Amino acid sequence: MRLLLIHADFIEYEIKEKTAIAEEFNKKSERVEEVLIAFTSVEKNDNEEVAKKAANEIRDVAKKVGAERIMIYPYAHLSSNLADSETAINLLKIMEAELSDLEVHRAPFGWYKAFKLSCKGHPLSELSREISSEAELEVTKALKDEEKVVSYWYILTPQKELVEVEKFGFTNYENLRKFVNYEIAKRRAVDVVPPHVEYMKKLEIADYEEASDSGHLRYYPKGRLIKSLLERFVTQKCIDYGAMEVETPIMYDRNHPTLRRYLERFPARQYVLLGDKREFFLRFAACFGQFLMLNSATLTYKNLPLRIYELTRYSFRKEQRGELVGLRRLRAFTMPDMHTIVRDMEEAKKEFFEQYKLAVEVLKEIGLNPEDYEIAVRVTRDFYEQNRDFVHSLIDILKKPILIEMWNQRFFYFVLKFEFNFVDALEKASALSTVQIDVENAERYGITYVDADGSRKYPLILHCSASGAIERVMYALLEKCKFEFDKGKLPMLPVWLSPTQVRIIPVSERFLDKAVEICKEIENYDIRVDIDDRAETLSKKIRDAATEWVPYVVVVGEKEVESGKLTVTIRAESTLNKQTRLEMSVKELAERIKKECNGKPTAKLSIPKMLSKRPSMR
RNA sequence: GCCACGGUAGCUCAGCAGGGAGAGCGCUUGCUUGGUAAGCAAGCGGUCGCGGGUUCAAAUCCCGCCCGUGGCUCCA
Repeated sequence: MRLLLIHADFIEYEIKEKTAIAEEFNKKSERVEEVLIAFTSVEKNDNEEVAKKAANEIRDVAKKVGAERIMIYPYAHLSSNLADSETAINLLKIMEAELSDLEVHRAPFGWYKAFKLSCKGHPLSELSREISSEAELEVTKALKDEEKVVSYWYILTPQKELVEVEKFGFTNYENLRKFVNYEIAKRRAVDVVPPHVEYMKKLEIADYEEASDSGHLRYYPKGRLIKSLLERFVTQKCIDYGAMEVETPIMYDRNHPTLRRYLERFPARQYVLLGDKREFFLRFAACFGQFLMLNSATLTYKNLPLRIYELTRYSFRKEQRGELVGLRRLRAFTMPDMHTIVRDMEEAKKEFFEQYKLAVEVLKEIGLNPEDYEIAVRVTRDFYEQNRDFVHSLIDILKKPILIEMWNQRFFYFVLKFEFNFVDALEKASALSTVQIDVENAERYGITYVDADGSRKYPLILHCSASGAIERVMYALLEKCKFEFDKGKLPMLPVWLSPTQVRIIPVSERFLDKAVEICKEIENYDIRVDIDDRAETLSKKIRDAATEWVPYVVVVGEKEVESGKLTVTIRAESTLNKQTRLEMSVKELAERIKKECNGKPTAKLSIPKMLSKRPSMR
């Protein structure tokens, strides 16, 4: 809020014309003598607290200059960041009420007014003030601190040399060059719709939902199926790694003493909602719930390392509008989030290394190989210098160059983190898997363990998302399909994620019974099969199976009935010009698919098996 | 949040120097019962994103808002 205060012999105004946002007012004009006039602009983010502070400020000045009357005069021209009219009127009224111990007048809001005033001209007769809330001041400070953080960029080469990024030759590392360019130069120049957005709609995976807020999608049956499989897979991998799965609330008290400081540091990215008496924010990660849970737990050194895991459906971040896109960046997303409590830095490093390997494995099994992403390590200079060999040893896991971002001071809660970044067709980078070593939150949340000598100590905490957000994994898989397509391959999802794994197409209605019979046989292997029983031509049905990216297409007719074998079109081995077809038995086909999906979760098809019964969802 | 561009049938889009709301696909019905990427015909289908304004007349021009995409910014 901005105030311009003028101590005047008198002010006199006359109402001229109404604007669209005018408040009701019946006086035509007003004149007040011996008055302190407060020209006021109510700005965005102003609240009751600000209005009260402003009132106090006005009272103080009035006392100093010896004015007994106040005129609050709405004046939009002091700011270019105005609040909406409703808020403005409301806060002006609050100011008026707060000053009711004095004689207070208020000029109407939203009218064109002519005014005359006579300024007294003494040294205190003209003052200006800027009022903001406590939280806002802290926020501003946090943002300024963040600006001060300077990044130093290096490449850690496969030979474990740390090279300044400008001196690294990116020959043979084209994708890394794109990633580094995105990270540092932040320059991209493309004007294409992201390929995955088109795919997500076409394949009936997900779509925008206009009735919700931006960044909240609807997931169609096929999308939910894919998402569910990924969720279950990552969850199982984390449990196998040794994590205990938990569930925590999605909203928390904004004024909870522990949470508050954190929010002030990373402001205005949360959804805020009103409970009966308290204000809540929607979680933007699982950290809150898990840390509060660990705060109550009794931990000893014998329990460590201790891992807890939650799949958050959802985490919420109110990202800026212009940043939202398809499945890449959302305001509601599903995050596998594992936290590991460790005794000391040695144990932290050991876990960090193991979880790095876990992330590589999880992505690989999902269908994203090391050549599909680029590695970034972000570290404080102190940590790097004290743990140089350890940081360099990360090269041994994937043997490809790593982008290193180094800070001279620690601003974030971690001293070391890595991310695997996917670079898409538009050369934009997005983080998938990440692990961080947190040196700050154990203390903040009061998480302690009893050590062997009986003393209470603060542990270190690792944050790990083994795959990154599930939606973002789907984005990366779809973008990868676009790359494959550009290379002349037919795009497809990994077989374990394909909603339909096998499609059976009877040559004519006469073979429908046979198709149903084969369908049941294959289903016994826990494979998702459907039947195109529509009254369409064979060619049409083949084409539709292809546009749905069905990995195995089986045509059933006279020939198959006689031979007892299936003719299977294999998408992974076909191109647009030449299809690969193999003769195989039901058992051979089923075993081939089971082998491809080994170790992955399975699910039944949730949409009608008969295509004639299946609705189009968009 | 800022700047640019876009929003017309279920989908993809044409129409937009103001005056009849269209095509292809899909869907329904009928014919066709087929051997590896779109068989034929007819029919159904629209608050032209939402609200306001200009005009005798607005999908078309103007203003505001919502949604999407790109860029900026951001990314705990």
